[in-house]
Amino acid sequence: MLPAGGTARRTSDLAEAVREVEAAERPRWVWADARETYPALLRAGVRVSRCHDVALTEGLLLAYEGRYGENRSARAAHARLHGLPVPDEQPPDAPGTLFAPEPLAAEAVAEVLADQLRRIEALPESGRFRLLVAAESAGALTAAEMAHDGMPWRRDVHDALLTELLGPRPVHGMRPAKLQALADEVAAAFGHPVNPDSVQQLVKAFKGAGVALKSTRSWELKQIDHPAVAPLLAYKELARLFSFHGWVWADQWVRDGRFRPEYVVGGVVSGRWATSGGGALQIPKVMRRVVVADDGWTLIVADAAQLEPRVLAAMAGDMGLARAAGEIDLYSALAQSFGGQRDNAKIAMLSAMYGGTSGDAPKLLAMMRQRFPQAYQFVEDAAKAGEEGRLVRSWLGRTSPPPSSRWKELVSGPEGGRAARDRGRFTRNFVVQGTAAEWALALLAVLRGLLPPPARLVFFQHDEVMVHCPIGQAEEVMAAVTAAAEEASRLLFGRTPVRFPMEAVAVTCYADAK
DNA sequence: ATAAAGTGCGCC
DNA sequence: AAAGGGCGCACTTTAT
Repeated sequence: MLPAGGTARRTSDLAEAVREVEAAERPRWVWADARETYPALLRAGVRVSRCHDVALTEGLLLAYEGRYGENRSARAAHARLHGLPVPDEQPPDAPGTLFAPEPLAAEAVAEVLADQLRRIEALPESGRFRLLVAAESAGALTAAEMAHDGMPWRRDVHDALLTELLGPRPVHGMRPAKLQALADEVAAAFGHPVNPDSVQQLVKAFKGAGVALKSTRSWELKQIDHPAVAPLLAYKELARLFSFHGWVWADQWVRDGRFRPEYVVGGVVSGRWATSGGGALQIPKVMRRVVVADDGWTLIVADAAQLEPRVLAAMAGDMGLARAAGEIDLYSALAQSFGGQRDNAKIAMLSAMYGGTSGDAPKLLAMMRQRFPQAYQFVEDAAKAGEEGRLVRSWLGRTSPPPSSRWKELVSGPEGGRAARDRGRFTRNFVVQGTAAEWALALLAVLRGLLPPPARLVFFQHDEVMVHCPIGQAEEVMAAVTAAAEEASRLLFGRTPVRFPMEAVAVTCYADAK
């Protein structure tokens, strides 16, 4: 670990040394991997403002170079630099210290850093890529801090909610009373025992009752007239709550009134974050009432409205769409271009960004092509690149994986058209989702820097942020959110008519945010 | 017995 | 009505 441009240090009390250097110089710390370095510093009460994460940067560079998925650790990068055998990927928390490798020497990290900076400078859009690297690295800091601080989570409220919906906590291995009652109802409706968790048994039972099903997806069940359907749908909903976010989950993930998920920065190919535990990005909305600010504190909740179509408007330089994206409700502004229907405008935009073809999509896409030719062409080009096996990049340069050898085989076979279209839909969406993720990352980085202590970022979900702060800081934090959104827009797109509205609200409970 | 695949559904 | 992008996770079923 070393400050960029500084000299290497060795110290027995790393945390104390970092604290001193941070206070005196505020350097951009160069870390082989923030996931390995930062949590321990946080536990020691040390925070830093900036870093360059070598591993995340290596991942971005490798992808840009068409080598997505290769080992991106600093150790692997160093080995490649010297033509040495590249080590296997180490799991982030590889158990067993017996064979744990020595940390990479500071000199080696510095070598990799210098190489990365050279590779970045050589890129055609090096300025954008530098921004991407800075934002991704700031994300690594934020993710570690959010895991450390945790989101307020009231176990008593959680328990009350579960008890209300499911019945009291059952003994291990049993279904809660209300869940069991629903399972019994399903069985009674069929006249024989059926495991409602078994697709196979359900399809068979419905077949016996004269109902042919292709699947047991709830939308398909809803179209069926059979007494088992209602209790089954209720069962599915509650069973998910019980197993995903029930008491066992809380035992594992909630401590000291805080939910501490493990975020994986850049864990999604598009640059979105993933989680490696705790399911923080899939918390059911009904659970939001469990997230309550501490006494005397408040939650500032903000999400970017219609982020993806705005990003498309800005990227494509489509002035017509950009004008609509200058309004708070983009879809309403677009409605008149789509026969006066807001819903039609929304379907048109989503179909363009996702590659939708069903229902009214073809008709609405034709209208979009006519009204917003540049935006239309932008996503069409991305889709075409994907179908032809080429790489696509987000605005700042995050790059899609190259086609697999399996895909290349498929494409030249009888089902080739299908495989090509599938990849086209992926790359079409990649450029939009990836750039939206970059905007959100930039917002997060700026906001993190603007927050007055002791305000803390406690949640981030694609285009939504939550800050936990003393009530007295609410106004300042809400202003910081607005400022951060403006700065993120300026950093990515410079001067653009496109607005990126990010309205923050102060609430005691997350459930009251919308 | 354990691992991998398939299914379904929560979030954006 | 229900299909178009990205995930993670629990459950069952199938493969090893």
